[in-house]
Amino acid sequence: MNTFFKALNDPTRREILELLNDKDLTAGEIADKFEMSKPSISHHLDLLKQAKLVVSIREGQFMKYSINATVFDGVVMWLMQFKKN
Amino acid sequence: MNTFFKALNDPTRREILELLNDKDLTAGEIADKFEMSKPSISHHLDLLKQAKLVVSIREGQFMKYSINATVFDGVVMWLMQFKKN
DNA sequence: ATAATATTTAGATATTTGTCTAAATATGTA
DNA sequence: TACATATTTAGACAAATATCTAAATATTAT
Repeated sequence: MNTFFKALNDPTRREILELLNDKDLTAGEIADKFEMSKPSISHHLDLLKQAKLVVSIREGQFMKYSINATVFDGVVMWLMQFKKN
Repeated sequence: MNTFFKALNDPTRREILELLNDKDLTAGEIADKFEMSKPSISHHLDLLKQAKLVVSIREGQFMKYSINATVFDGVVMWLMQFKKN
């Protein structure tokens, strides 16, 4: 739960998730969407990976990132407990 | 979305939410559940209030805190977009 | 083997965050 | 009014975080 909310607690990382929800992207393609250095984006991707919100596989020189949808279940559950009815 | 994830990104604050989900509590009653100074708890309660996750009303000398369940809807929605099917 | 491209790692730095103690404010009671 | 209790505000400080540049690593192509 900790790594999850930590990962989500940043607008850049949430935006990365939204991009990846549309389609898989390489680290470089992701970086191109932001006005931020590649190392910074790499760091954000690392935090998302630690939270298991994304996974990456190497494709030649590129690293392809994709969403790991299954992880959201647990958190949605946790949040639902607070909903009325 | 920002204040929400910021508020959730702390184990103490998440635990406060779980306590309040059970029943309304005063600031002092909440503080008693933690090994932490009252001012620190007060600060956590403030962040939860900023995120509108809780509301508080004065009852005499006491401040009674309760969960604001409606706010969870938006975030659950946001998270659901990432779920397959 | 060398060079080019893609990405990550390392180290530095400013900002934000969580915690504390001391002081201030608000309410209730003798 | 004066005192006791409940809570918040203010200010300080250490730890965590987001960002950068420079350097290292991995892969591909000449």
